[in-house]
Amino acid sequence: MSYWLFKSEPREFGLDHLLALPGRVARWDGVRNYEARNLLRDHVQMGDSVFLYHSSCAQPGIVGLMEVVRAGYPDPTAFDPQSPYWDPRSLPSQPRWYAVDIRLTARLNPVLTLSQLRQDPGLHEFRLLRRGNRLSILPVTSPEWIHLLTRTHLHPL
DNA sequence: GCCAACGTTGGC
DNA sequence: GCCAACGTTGGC
Repeated sequence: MSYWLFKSEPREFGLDHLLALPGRVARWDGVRNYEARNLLRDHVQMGDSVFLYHSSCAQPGIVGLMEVVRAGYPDPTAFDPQSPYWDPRSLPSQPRWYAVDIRLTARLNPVLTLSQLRQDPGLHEFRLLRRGNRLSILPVTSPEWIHLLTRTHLHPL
């Protein structure tokens, strides 16, 4: 069992969108970065736990808890000319990009803000907080995960 | 393979 | 909107 943090921009797709979906299940697609792709394709497994992080918004931070319900498979949006994530270089016979399916299992109230994370001495090595970090699929170590859980107020859905 | 130009991310 | 950081592209 591994731990992850997935970033999203709430104006595009975030907690509110997930809450409105049947079963709160969604495909996590549109990831177009090779390091993140490798994690989705090779390492994110069914049953893994994931923090949902909102970026590029008024209050960046961890807002939800998700579980992986389907491991990596070729990202269908890459094959779809109508999709903003279309990539003609990705062929069904040789897929370039991958997606997973997730389910939102709890929300955080209050949100665990980026500012709080930065002030937490237990998280100095946390990759999310490294300068210039841009990876949208981030591994979280087991000690980091346990530490983060002690800082959250989870509300199961 | 190098590396400059360019595009994107994301906090502020 | 600004801008630092970093990934990607493409000429050579």
